[in-house]
Amino acid sequence: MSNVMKADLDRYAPAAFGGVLTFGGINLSRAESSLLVRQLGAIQTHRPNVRLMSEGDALDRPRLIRSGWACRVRFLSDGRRQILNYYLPGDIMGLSLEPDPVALAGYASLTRLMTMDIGQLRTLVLDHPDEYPELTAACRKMKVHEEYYLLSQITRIGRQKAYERVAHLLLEFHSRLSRTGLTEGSSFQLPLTQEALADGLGLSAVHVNRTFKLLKRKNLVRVERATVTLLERDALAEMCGFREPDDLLEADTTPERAAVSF
Amino acid sequence: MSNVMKADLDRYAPAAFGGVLTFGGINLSRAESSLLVRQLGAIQTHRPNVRLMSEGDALDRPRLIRSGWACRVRFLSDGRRQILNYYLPGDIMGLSLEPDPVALAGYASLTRLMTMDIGQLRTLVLDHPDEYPELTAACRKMKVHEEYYLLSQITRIGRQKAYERVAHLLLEFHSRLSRTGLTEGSSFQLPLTQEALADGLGLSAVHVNRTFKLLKRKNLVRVERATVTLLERDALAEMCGFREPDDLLEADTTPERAAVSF
DNA sequence: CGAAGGCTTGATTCAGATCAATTCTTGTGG
DNA sequence: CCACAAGAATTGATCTGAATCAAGCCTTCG
Repeated sequence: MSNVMKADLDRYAPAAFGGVLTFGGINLSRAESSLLVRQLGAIQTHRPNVRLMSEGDALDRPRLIRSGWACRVRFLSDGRRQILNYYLPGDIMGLSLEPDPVALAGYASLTRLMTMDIGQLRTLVLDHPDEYPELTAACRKMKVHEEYYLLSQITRIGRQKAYERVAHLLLEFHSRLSRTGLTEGSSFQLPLTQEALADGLGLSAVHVNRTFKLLKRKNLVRVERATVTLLERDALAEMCGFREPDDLLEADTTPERAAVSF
Repeated sequence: MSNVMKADLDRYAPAAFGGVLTFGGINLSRAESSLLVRQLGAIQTHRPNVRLMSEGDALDRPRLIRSGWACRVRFLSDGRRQILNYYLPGDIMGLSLEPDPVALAGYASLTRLMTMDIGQLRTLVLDHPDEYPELTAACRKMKVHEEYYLLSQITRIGRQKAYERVAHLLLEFHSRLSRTGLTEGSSFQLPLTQEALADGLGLSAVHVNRTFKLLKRKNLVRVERATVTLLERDALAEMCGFREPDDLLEADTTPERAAVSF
């Protein structure tokens, strides 16, 4: 058991939370990273496909994901499920810097999950943002990224073809995991079932399967077990219009932007 | 000309900004409402289908919509357009309470639009939230509503049928407009083209047309000119699972929630 | 080893897209 | 005030991407 937990750690969150930290894509100073570590609560584990929070719950206890994947989700009355966004290792579920935040959707685990309570951090950043500038910036950056991905999710589902959706989502996963050191070159572990992908992509599980087959046949991706490899990353990104959020956020320098955007 | 502008005002924002204000669904005290009014910049008008801001632009000048409708939007390289969310009279485009916010998508007008610069308000609330509690609460509430509707948008597009999507969006419009006093009973003015609806709903314009026809035939809605009337509002809401955001946000009192949510 | 869940594949259906007119509105200039 | 042009809405015909249904086959894990 403790053995399995160790394996999870190694697999999904190797060194990222060890010494000096990268947090939300921001490198923390020694001072703030040790502060962060001190705020972390005990590790909790959750089984796959478990409800963690419900719509309307108070978001006073954000949780940092050590390992495993989770999501926000809404259900229709007949059981149809829509996954709104995914949470990957290093993400914080239910992060909000408002006074009395409320969950706007359900939170659920998609795999076995290890999380740490990070409510202390929330309080810290909420009450004294100026004293912890890096942590504050990191939290804000995470929120902005979350919204960026929500907008991507809408575009994917609303106007892209199945093969574009899958490619786009895989690129997003790769990009996000690489920030936490969870990629190896263009490969990463994708621990989701095809059904969990389908419910995020607005497709049926069967069609996700066929779409993977298509992408494999075209030598754009390789999938073996849970390992996904993006062959031709640039071609993929071109094909589905994928863009890194940081291309926008760090674009202080470019008044002349690409003609594609609006 | 000035005549047309007056007509617009009467049509889309009659009394809401006149005396003591309701702002973001919050009733302002006399003090804060007059403060708000003093912060408002001059009225600007914009033609329909005009780009107001581009991805990556600094969001330092949020604009309050006096009349007309707008949206956030992303384009794919081949011209496909996805509308991410709509902005209605009384909404603020580009509201962010972060230090250096950036537009995560393009902003565009969908109709003739009248807006007022509200950057002063942003600064006020950003720097001294405690001195203007109502305005601060209102801004926050607007942000939360915006995210709530983004999540609804995902569920609509990802997992609902065309007729559910249309019904759900109409209910959202009605609910939002009623907060600004822009409904008459179950009727409201919908100044969008079917194409603008289609690009928000992830459908083709032709299919939006047919879906309206279906809803009319079933006596669920009536459409004449730009006026939409929701007959059978409860039946519609039931059919598409529409819920008011405030049902969640003000649910402090209900630890036992409906079984539908998650 | 066996059961259950997940993956894969084939056959069929269907919701919604696309293409192509036609008609209706609306705003404009004379 | 009227005529007209441009943009919307509407409708029909056809096509297609993705859903659904139904097996069978792998994995995984107790």
